[in-house]
Amino acid sequence: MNHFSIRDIENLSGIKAHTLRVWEQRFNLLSPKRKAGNHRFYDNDDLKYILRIAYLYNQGYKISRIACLSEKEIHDLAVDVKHVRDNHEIFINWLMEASIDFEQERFETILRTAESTLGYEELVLKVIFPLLNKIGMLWLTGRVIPAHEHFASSFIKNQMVVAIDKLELPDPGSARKVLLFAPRNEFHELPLLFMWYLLKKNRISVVYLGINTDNETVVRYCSRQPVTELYFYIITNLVNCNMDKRVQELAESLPDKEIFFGGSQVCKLNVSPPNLTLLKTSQELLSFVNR
DNA sequence: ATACATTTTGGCTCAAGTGT
DNA sequence: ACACTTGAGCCAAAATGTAT
Repeated sequence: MNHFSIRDIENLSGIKAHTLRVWEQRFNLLSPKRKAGNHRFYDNDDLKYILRIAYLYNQGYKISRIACLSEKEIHDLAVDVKHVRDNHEIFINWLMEASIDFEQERFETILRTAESTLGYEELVLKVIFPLLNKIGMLWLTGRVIPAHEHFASSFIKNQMVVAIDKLELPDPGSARKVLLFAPRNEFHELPLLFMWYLLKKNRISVVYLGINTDNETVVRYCSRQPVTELYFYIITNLVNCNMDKRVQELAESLPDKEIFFGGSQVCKLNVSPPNLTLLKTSQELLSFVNR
């Protein structure tokens, strides 16, 4: 059993901590246990229960109505399949519940169902990335529950590698050859794999250097192989890693290459070398893939 | 539309917890 | 010991919903 603080619950459920306290006080919706210092803490079952409530709440159920329902009624309503069409929320919720309890088989089954309903790209963009956001791979705030993140992302990674493998080989006449990497201390691989997937789907040639790659490795590769562009991203908050300097140096050592930089940390960059393009939105990202 | 009730959010202070 | 962060609990204000 894990212990979650009210802040964790806020991040995972999207319900403000303040609101959670009010619900608890007014509707007896939850009864978290208390630590020595009277701080609330929640266990797995509490979290799942809150996720269901949050789901119903987001579906438009009034909190006062939800409060009148029994735990079982809430559960039955929340997993009711007739909500499913055209909404990804329920898949995210199901996957959350499965990963909270580390239920591998259920997790995989839900992924497959979601993929057959939505198709692969929708699955990644609308379900997997939001899911990872919630579980802890928080691109921005960086609040993590490592075991859950690892659990979810390793399955998804495998699935993504398989998906990439199934795609047709790149067009041999393709003018573009994109080098993909994530810099030193960036260990999140999924966005990089997904970029690989998108490029390969467009039959663009890709060189995949992977995560945690030094500038020197990148430069050395570029000096020997004909690469037309580079793409890298940072989503981890690399506070003490001198991101500006490293990006600047990379751009200066490869003045004749176009370099594209994505990920949530883009907005924190303070340098702007001429050959560097920032990809801040998913539209910009897609236009990079399709250019 | 207006008045009214419900629900959520923000501000504030104090206490507890955490890191140096 | 110190500063800093986080949560509790209270009240007020804002936002949202409902009935007339």
